[in-house]
Amino acid sequence: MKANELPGNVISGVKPTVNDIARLAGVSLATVDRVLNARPGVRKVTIQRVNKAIDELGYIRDTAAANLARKRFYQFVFLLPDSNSEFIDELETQIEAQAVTLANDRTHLLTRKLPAFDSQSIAFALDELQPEATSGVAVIGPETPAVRDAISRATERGIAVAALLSDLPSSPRDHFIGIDNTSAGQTAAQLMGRFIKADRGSILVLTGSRLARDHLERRLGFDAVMREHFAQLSILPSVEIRDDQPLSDIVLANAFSETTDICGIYSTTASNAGLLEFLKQRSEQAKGLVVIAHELTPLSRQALLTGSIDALISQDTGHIVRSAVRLMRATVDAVPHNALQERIRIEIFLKENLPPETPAD
Amino acid sequence: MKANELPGNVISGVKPTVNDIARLAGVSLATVDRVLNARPGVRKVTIQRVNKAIDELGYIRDTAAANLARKRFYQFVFLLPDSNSEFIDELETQIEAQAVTLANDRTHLLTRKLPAFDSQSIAFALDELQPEATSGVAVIGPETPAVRDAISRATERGIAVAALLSDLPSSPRDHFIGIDNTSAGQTAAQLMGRFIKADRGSILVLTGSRLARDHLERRLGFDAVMREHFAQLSILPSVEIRDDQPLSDIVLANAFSETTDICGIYSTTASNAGLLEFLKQRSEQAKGLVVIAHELTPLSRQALLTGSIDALISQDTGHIVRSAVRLMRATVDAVPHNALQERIRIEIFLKENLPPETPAD
DNA sequence: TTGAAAGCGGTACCAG
DNA sequence: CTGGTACCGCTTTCAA
Repeated sequence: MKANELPGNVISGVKPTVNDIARLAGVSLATVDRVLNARPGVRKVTIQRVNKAIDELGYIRDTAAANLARKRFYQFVFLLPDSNSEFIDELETQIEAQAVTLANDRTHLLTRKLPAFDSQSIAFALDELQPEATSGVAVIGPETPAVRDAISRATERGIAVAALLSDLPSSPRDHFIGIDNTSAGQTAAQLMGRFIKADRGSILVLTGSRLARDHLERRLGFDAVMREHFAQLSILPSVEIRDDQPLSDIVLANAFSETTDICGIYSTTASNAGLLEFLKQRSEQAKGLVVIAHELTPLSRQALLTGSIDALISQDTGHIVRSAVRLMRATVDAVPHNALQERIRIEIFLKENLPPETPAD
Repeated sequence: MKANELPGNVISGVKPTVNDIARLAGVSLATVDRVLNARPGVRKVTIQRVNKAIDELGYIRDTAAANLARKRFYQFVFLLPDSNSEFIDELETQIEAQAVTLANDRTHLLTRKLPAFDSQSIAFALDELQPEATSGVAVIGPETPAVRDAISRATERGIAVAALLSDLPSSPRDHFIGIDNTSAGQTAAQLMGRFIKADRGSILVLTGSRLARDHLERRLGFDAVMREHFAQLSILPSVEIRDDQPLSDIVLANAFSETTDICGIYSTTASNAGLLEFLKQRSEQAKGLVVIAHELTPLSRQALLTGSIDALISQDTGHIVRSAVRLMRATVDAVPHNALQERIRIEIFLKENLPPETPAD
């Protein structure tokens, strides 16, 4: 086939292949393969000869062809908390959306819901995973010893592990996908401090659960920056509102009657239904209040648009899923992977830079 | 090979293949292929029979195998303006970084620098592209008729086109990769208005070139929000500082002597060297000034850290490159591609949520 | 209008 | 320790 007979966008390659290596090194394909994959049973001299040919030719391995020959496909499981959280829903939607695209890329995504905050079930689910059926697992969960150990065992069985959102500090750092929650809290504080025009006042901080490490870190970051730069504002102790609306109403009402000069609310949790309901019903109190919350969800998007929320700190769920997949794939393929470049960004959303609502949102 | 003999993370697939289709439909591989790729020369009945088999089996095509058999590889060219802009540098760095990763994915990235704002050279470069050598092109540039026509011609020749950063409105909307600059300007305004504590004052707006559509759109968005929400602040006419430092000094000095109550600066351009130099030298004037600029670069990162800049509006160069590649690949493969999901986000950076400096940054 | 068969770039068995 | 060879899933001649 001559060049000018090629259809539009097809380009005939000239990249060196394993055959070229074999020919140049004067060995067989099988031997080249052994060297390429660091398999045993090749003499040092031969290895060197092959390697010489490899870099003389500037050989670059074709991952797709390799995977084809191996009949390898990637089966990735996402272990998600079974809380009725909008944010987790988003994540799940993203996983499903990307699953269809990745299907013709030999990559299968599966989600499994587990009782929230229950490290026993997480550990159990991890232990259940068969390396023959699962090449990688992405897990969200508390960093208890049980979970940590189960992760080690999974890794040992040859399953790639990605820790989502809540850092699991004892696991290798480069398995973490998510934002730095301390910085997220600092960011919230900076916005809070600058948005509040009043000379003094109190800030209410809401948390979902005192157990959640991410909430805690946000709070710490928030406090640090507020203390340093906005000392004229006083920060009230955290108020716990679990994903439980009636309760939040009472708790919030209490807070507002105890403290009369509340001028800002920072909600460290991703479940804002309770807060938003409260704000809607007490619109006079909400007036002039600076509200900063976490995660972009249908609810929080709406609140940002109507002005109930002034700013949102968020992390891109699509990006998280893509990163997790890239990370797990790289781990399975045993190719180097720049974890730094995967770092999820801490996004700030105002009404003005809200991304358009996508079907997947 | 029994299941329990499989090495760690290898999973033997069970997905239906073309062979299964052929068998079930009672035709040959070649015919299946013809139907799958909508090639001519197959009877209607046969087509139906094959299609029936296809969805009975729930067949999903293996793109990698297809590309392998086709010897197809993707050659993508990035046409970049040859301005000495830090932002373009970032973009180029990202392209290079991703080029190495994509190399074993049958995807080659190439950059070419063209005189900035010169639509003739862009058009010429586009016309030069051979479909046999180039499967896709990503172009940054002004949206002149010349460029627009060259893009049409390239598309017709079967080259996938992605329009980066500056929307080329006449080209199909779904070829655009970049942020909505009007919204970016609105975002800047919202931050500006909320960050400024003063009751009144003037805002200086800097632009790189009045020709740049993105700068213009930012300005428009900025004005709209300022007028609507922060009418107590007055916006001065745009001041043009081309990527030319000595000039900016004079221009800025002029502005400050003409208007004494400047309390904020919004720089719509990505070249901030001039502004930053000015601010450094006039630190007394810079005091209390709210400065908002565009794009995260080494220079602007530093300025944000030291406090010369208060907030940065930015777009993720890594994401832009990845999106462009995904878009071009999907176009070449003629698979549907959700452009909405590729929309680049308008990022806001404060000192607190600055992403860690990566090697590629 | 259809089918057989030879690859694409690798991998992995089995024999030597 | 090394080589021959049959695939992997799909595409593409070439012949019928």
